[in-house]
Amino acid sequence: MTKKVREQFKNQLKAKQLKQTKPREIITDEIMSTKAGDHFTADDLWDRLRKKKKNISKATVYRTLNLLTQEKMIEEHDFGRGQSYYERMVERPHHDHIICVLCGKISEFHNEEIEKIQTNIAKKEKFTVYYHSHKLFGSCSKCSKKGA
Amino acid sequence: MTKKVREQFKNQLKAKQLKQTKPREIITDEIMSTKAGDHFTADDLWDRLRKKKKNISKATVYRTLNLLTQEKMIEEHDFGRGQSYYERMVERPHHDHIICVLCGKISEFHNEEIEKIQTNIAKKEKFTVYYHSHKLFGSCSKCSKKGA
DNA sequence: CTGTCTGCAAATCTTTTGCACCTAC
DNA sequence: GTAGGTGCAAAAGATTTGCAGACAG
Repeated sequence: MTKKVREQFKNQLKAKQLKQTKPREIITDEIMSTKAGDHFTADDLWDRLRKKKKNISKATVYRTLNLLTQEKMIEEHDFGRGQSYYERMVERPHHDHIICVLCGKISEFHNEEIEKIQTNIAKKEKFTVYYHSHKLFGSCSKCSKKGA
Repeated sequence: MTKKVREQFKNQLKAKQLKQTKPREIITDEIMSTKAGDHFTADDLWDRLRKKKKNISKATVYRTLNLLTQEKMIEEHDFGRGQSYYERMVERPHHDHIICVLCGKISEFHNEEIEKIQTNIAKKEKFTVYYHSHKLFGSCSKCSKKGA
């Protein structure tokens, strides 16, 4: 996969006259090798790279994350924890999130019916949806048991 | 309304052995007098109070907003603008938001069908939903016209 | 009285930015 | 060669916190 992704990214950069650099390549590779559904912060990523002796400044990590978000290769999520979480979107279908506020566990859901209704709501208002965010916050089954 | 709300708040404080103070009363009154659907930041509120010669420190404004959020008298929203927006929830039914990322206009929607599906999704996972957030980001009809 | 609040200023924390140097194209 | 990228350290901006004095119950 990585090879294909790298090619894709390279083309996207070229199309916008942006440069393909070592840091960008390293960061992209690292992110694309995360497993599906992995949510990480800028700091997580920076730390992972540091541990692999890839010393890239935090500023560049942030700049590249913003770039990748624009390119829609990753998505930025706010799980209400005061910092952004990112998730690889290449080869991943869109989905929404269920967040346990007790243990932090995140699961996903996707429902065509909801999406359809959503589209109709927007249409009625002549509103063009660029993206949406749908999150359920609460307690997962494990934590509910513990608390009971 | 304000009188009833003040009474309610007073009781909620009493139940938790918290004190009913001047600043809390002033802030609560100010918020409860906002019109339905008004979204304001901590800074907005602080500024409004300052203009009315009610000098309350920003720290207290933040502390009281957190308190009121806990008491479910207001709701905190993240519209992706780097700061929290608050909204009076007393005498307001639950609703979700549509946010124009161009002009900042916020409208509301509520759909029973979506809520029902949501509940079923959570039930299937044995997840207890405390609260949810459902937002559509995009361009409102006015802005879409301008851009076209 | 005494446990809470408040105001103030300082601290915190994440993210962004200015700038000098570097490098891809 | 030059526009764009990087690293560093500083700045920014929202929110929280420590502490001393004030106050509600």
